[in-house]
Amino acid sequence: MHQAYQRFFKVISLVPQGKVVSYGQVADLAGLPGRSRMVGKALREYAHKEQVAWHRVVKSNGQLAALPSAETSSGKANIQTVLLREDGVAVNNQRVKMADFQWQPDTYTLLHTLNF
DNA sequence: GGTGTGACAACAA
DNA sequence: TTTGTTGCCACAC
Repeated sequence: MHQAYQRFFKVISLVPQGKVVSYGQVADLAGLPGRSRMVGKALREYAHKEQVAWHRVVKSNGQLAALPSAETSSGKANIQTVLLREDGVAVNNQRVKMADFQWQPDTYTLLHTLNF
């Protein structure tokens, strides 16, 4: 798998339950600013093979991403909604309030856990 | 090497 | 707030 993907997953693994991150934020923390679309690709391809909390990754505006075949009770967005609510994150029509739930990594984590 | 396509983001209107 | 545009970059074709 691509080197960058490993980093993405490591970053995502640090997101605590009850918080979310945006694609761009993951890319930034992984040392690849501006590469948000690559994060989406990484999840699309490996989220089901890795132990990643993919549901904690949303768009920068708080909207749930993965909306293909959405609206339907089997859409990924709905699955994500359920998983997020289990985490204790409020989801109102496909969107979470970033001001309240966006993860703000602490400096210690950045310096000692994300040793890239 | 050109072109189109993304589980995106920033910005303008 | 929603919609368009443009920037991004890896990956097919």
